[in-house]
Amino acid sequence: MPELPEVETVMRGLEPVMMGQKIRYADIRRPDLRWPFPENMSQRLIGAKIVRLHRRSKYILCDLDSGETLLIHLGMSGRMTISHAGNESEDLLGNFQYKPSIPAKHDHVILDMQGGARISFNDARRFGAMDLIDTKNLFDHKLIKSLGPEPLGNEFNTPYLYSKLKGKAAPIKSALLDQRIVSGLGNIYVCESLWRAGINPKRLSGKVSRKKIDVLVPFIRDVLREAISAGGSSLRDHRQANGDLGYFQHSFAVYGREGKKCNSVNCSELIKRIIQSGRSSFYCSKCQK
DNA sequence: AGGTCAACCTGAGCGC
DNA sequence: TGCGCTCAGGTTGACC
Repeated sequence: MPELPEVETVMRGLEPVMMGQKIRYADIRRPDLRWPFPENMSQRLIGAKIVRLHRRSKYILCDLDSGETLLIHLGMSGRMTISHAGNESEDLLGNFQYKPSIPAKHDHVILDMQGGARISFNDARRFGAMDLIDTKNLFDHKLIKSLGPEPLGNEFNTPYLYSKLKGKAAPIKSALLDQRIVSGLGNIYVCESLWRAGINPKRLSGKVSRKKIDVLVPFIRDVLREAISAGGSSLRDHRQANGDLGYFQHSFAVYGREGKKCNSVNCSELIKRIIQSGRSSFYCSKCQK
């Protein structure tokens, strides 16, 4: 599920239980996710205090007072769950005793915070990743350094996108999924943005007019901002319910709506689904040219 | 160089 | 109830 808005929502949910707090215990329950975890990850985490939480593209970054940054990627199925540890004890001298409870299936990393929150990284498909890197070299990290601009930032604008798409043979759909061009968009929000802008996903990048790009850029921002605020509200609901961060309801105009009627006011066309570079694209053939 | 595609995994949903 | 098939919000590395 996680594209930029979901990652942003998860990060905001982690903030109140992690910021300024020490990690009391880190339970690394398997050797790897997509890649092996870094050497001695749990020792390097235990005792460290979170001094900053931020996001770059779909990566959550936790800066620690040890000078290292914990990088988290949720992959396709990664989620974070917050619960109260509730099963540790502390003696009168302040010695912390960790008594593990039964973790949920696919809970791979569990962090117990000083304030009592237990943060579980759960990822059935294990496409997610974690790494620990020098904070000062963070932006040289191989997963970070070739990322394009943030779609909500100032660097992402019509002249920029136009110059990147100019002369490109790949369809616009694939170009917008390319994290080197713009970072943080995924399949859902690309489909939604293209529908709003009236651009057919099959249209070749180099053949999208500057005028259309001028329309597209603000729609990309709108779609992301709306999703972030929707996430914010459902985050509050979820936190009350079960602490699960990451999965919430959105209403989409085209994504997942194959065969249903186009949402556009005067359109009765049915939404189509095609496969582009191995992924589903949903669009209206009448509204998107 | 640029573009496409299989591969990495598990689980949900659907038709039979 | 179960089997087999398709699909899933991401990314990389191998291949044309």
